Amino acid sequence: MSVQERRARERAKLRSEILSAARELFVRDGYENFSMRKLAEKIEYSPTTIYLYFSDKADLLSQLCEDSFAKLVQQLETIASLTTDSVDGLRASMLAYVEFGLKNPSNYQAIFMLPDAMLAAKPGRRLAPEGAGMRVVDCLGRAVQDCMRKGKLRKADAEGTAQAIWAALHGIHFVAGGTSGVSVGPPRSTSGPSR
Amino acid sequence: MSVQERRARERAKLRSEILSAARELFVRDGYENFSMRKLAEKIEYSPTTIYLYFSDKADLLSQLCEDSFAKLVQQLETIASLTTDSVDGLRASMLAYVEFGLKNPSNYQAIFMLPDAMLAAKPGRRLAPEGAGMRVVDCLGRAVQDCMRKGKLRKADAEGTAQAIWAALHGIHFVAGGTSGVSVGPPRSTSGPSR
DNA sequence: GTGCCATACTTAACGCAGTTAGGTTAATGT
DNA sequence: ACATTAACCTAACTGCGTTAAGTATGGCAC
Repeated sequence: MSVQERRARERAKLRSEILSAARELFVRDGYENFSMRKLAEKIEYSPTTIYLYFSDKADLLSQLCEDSFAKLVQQLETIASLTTDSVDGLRASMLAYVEFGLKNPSNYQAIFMLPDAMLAAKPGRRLAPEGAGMRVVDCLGRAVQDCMRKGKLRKADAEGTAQAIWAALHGIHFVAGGTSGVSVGPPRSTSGPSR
Repeated sequence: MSVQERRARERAKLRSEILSAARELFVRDGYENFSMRKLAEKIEYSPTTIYLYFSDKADLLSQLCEDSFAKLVQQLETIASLTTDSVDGLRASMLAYVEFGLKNPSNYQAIFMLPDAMLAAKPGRRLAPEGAGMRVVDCLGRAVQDCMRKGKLRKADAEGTAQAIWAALHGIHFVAGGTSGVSVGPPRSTSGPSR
């Protein structure tokens, strides 16, 4: 029995080495300069070895992004647990979201900006919306619900509101990431809380 | 002189044939299934011929998207010229923007969602923000200014507001294009105009 | 210890991609 | 009639994702 366990451990280890090398390459060079062959060279294995651990390129990248997003979810949940004021919590979550996108552009792009078919080449994959991406919206939804419960936000469909916020955040990320003048930062105090 | 003109005309004609064939392929099959060779086969020329008209794949796609966006700009300007009420005009523009994105997903993706490096592989290309994309924001900005002039919108930085709206629209497009429940349509009358 | 078998990994290859170099043809200007 | 030039093509290079088939290795039954 022990030998199987060791083998499984080694297998898992190499798998995660591949993933982390892939992340490094992907983040450094971006999607369009990432290739299985370069990854293979980096990990000093033959290209085909990767296919013993991932069914194809899309699968590998999906795993990568899922992992990345799990981190964001974790951050959001930490924020939620640390914050006392619900509005502050929502604000911090929103900020964390945009900052995450800006600090992990490759991963953000991979999850949210690449055409579906690129990541989910095979039918039924489609990780972004149903996987960790949705968990992010859930986090926002909880923050929104919190605000509504405390009367800080007009009561309405929380999930819809969360999606609207997410939409805005996604847009903000795009604009802020570009060359525009929109800046991302703590709320300026020139105007009181709206709505 | 006339012979040069004829040549130039023919040249321009083939160029636009290439572009329209490319658009067809690109819209039908999406970015990741588009290839210069397939395009060549469709137009019944050798692959290398395309390179006599476009410096590379990124160049070709840039032209394609620039054209597409010119159409959107045109639509937006028509709307602006037809509308009497400035708020209606802004609303119609916003709706037109999102609808354009939904009805031309491949082009929209190409311009706004693909990583920069894919379209602007060579330095100094970067069509999306500085080209037609920016003209779209200008359109929105004019609509916003109109609303502000008429007192329908709190007076503030018009361009900044336009960018914020654009950001939200971009996000809405993304969410609405996915599997979420957010719907795009004329404003529901359950709540009065906000702000 | 010997033979067996699964597992891990590799080499070689296929088909397709973007792109370039060099050659061919045909129309034009002289 | 001849030289030039533009338009276009064939052939090839490099790199890609992926598959098929092979080789070594290390644990196991006898």
